[in-house]
Amino acid sequence: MKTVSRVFNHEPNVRPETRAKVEAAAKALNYRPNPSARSLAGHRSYLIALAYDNPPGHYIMDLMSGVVDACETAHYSMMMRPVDYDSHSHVDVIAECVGQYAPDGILLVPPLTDDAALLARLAEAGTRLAFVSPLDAQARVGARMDERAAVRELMAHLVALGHRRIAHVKGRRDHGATEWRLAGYRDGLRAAGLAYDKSLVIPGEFSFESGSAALQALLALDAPPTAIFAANDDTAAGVMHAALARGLRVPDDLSVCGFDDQPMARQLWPSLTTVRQPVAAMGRIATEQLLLSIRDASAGTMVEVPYALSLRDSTGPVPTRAGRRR
Amino acid sequence: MKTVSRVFNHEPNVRPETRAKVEAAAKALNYRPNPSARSLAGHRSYLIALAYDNPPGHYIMDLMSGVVDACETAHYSMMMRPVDYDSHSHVDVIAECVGQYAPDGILLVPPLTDDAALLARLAEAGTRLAFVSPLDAQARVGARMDERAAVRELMAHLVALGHRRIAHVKGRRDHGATEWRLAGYRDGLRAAGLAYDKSLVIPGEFSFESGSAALQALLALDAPPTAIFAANDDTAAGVMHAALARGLRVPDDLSVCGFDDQPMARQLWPSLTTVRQPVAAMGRIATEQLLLSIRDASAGTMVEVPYALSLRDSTGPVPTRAGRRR
DNA sequence: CTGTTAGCGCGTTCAT
DNA sequence: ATGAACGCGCTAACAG
Repeated sequence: MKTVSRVFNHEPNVRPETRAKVEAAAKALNYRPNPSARSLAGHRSYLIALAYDNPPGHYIMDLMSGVVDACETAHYSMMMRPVDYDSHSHVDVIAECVGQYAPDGILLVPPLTDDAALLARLAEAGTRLAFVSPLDAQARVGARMDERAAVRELMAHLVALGHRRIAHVKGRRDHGATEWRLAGYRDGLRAAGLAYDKSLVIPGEFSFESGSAALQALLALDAPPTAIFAANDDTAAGVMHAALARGLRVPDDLSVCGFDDQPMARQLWPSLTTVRQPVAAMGRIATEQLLLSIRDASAGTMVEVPYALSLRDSTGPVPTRAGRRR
Repeated sequence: MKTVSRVFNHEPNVRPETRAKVEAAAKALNYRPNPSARSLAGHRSYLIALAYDNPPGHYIMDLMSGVVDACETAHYSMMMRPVDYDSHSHVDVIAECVGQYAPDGILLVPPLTDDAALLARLAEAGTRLAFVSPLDAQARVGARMDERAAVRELMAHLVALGHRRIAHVKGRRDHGATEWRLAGYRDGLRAAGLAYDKSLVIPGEFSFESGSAALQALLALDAPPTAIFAANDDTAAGVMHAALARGLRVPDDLSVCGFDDQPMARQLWPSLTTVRQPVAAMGRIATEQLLLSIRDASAGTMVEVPYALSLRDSTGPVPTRAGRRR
């Protein structure tokens, strides 16, 4: 009997005893459905692609482990599709991937989530999409976090420590994260009754190097900041490294904080105050929603995950003039 | 005509003009072979699995990017198979993966490379294997590096700086890396005419935490070391963090070095002296060799890749007694 | 609720 | 050197 197909696909309309009989036989024969045959006959690939831009470092590792988790329980497999966003080849690369492997869904990570050309190309291919932290509020399937509110809280922490001159090193252009974190920074200033001083806002790249460079620029100011909120942990690491190299003490002379809470944040010295983003959970959740929307195009939602502040040793009370060294 | 098959498989015995005709037609029709159908009819999956134990952090990211590279040019796809080595479920998990997806090959990463039970199970399944940094010198296909020689050189660097009491924080049990790095450490001592003092050799786990713990133990010694070689960068980060937290200056009071040259190594303060291991290249090369051995069981070799020392700021001259603080 | 029938798109014979 | 027929293991659509 080929009712086995129904059993393995968890379809309804199978008498429990029949189902049990099939399952027993399957176990006895050590039967395992052949993925290729399933795909071929079912016009589905049981494959989802994780498309991302190279740089992000540990972020992708964490995200991936969540995606793998979700795929596994759904008997899907995952393929990695790294692309170079800056080379502008990424649209073709991803389209090629779709053409060749026909994944049932694609999980997009910033900044790919908001690339109009890419989205247009993918829309015409008809592949289901899910988004991690998309800038576009329209994105219907995926996972996000209220980064703006998180930064607002982080800023309140700095203000409570007495800081009044707080700088911000921004993230890369075209990332939603860059906008939200900047917005949270401005919210934080406003809530504390502080003016927005654009000389305290330095462009950045989400990179260690841009953090170091930003610190040099900030120290050259007539009135340097006493605290710096860097747009992510890598940038914060660059800021701290440069500060320590110039003989400043953190947090005695300068407070520094980041965003992401990568493992590195605990390991820096001093350990970094940052915002914990549950990246693995976001990968898992976004994938689950993607799988739902694959089964039923109208299913799947954008799930908001909670953040948490990780207050560590890189932030402290504002230095008094007397206590300042060098 | 179904000679197209021959063309797409790069088989011989096709007249050049026929081949050209087929290729032209394929391009015109935007024809792309269907991977599922290929797999089903050809009894191959065109899939290779990357099996690894969770902890390794950035290492797997780098390795993966090399593996993806190699797979892509060979029109293979890669699947990630993370396992929990300590839970002892890993053999079943990997066997399950083989049963379900029948990958044409599996790339093993330490410590899976040397797990006898796993290798036995995989051997009976008949899947082709490739190894990254296997302990077993018999492993015939994959990529490795002369870690022992690398550490020997690193030790020579410390000795040249005047260090005589050099400690070592070991890696996890069952890792080839742990043995080689220890052997290199002993080689280095021997070359400098220094005695092996087992109180200076502390167990570790390749983790930040084990590095911190090791530092505490070493400082409790009557004659603490002036330099510490940690078995990897994570461990070294833990050592440095704990040292700085205790008020020691690196490298003025204590020199520290690691192994791997992960991106983090540049970003620590002070930046970390370490051994550069070309992980991405190893992933690519091991995959290439695996693919060769899939086509022809007798093909594929173990390729040795070169190392390089990254001498940075965490190592310096041995402190004079007078210069020592606290 | 369950069995039957026909392909899915390609590799693999075997003729030609 | 090339074409025709068959079948890989499964799902889909229907018939019972």
